Amino acid sequence: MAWRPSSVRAVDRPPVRRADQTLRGRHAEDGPRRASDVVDQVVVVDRARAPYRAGLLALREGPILERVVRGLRELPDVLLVDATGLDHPRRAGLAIHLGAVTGVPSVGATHRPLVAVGTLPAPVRGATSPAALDGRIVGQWTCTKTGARPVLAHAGWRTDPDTAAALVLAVSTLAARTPVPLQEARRVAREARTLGR
DNA sequence: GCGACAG
DNA sequence: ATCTTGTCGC
Repeated sequence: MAWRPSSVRAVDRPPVRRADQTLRGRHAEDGPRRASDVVDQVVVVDRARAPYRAGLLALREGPILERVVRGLRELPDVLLVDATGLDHPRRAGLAIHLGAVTGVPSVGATHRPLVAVGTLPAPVRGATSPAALDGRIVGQWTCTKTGARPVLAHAGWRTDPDTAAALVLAVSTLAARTPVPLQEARRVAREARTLGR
């Protein structure tokens, strides 16, 4: 899904018919635009080529996600990925791969680190604390909702830990811990899977 | 050898 | 991710 600091949209959800399809939401007509509204949407239906293995997530989901990004009418300013960035054995998490391949800056957001280490900040919305790897800060634990466990915002392609934390916080609401774009992407993907059965 | 190990 | 279990709030 493509999100911009200012745009609006009601999203259409085309029916899924068979595997290996690229589906997209209809683009919105002009109208009042507000922050965090969906301006475009793409769903790629296909089967994963590789099994899940920690450290090799890009091998499993990278190719499909790349097709999703390339399916957008125009490239977004930044990609928010449910994956790590520099927090990886080879400093090459899926968020780094997707950004590098598409040329779009990226930020990662996960429940826990892959190899980085850091102490959790207080559970107060906006609070952050660094997660490091080899003495280098690769992400920021970020509390998006008071009382909830912080989310790890990862530096991705051409972004740094602070930018990652700022983005994750900016696209989160007082009501949910998970950043809105990821909630929405999951909802749409889950619906596509259901309709496909 | 066994558990860990983004999703 | 998905599943199961436990806890909290409406």
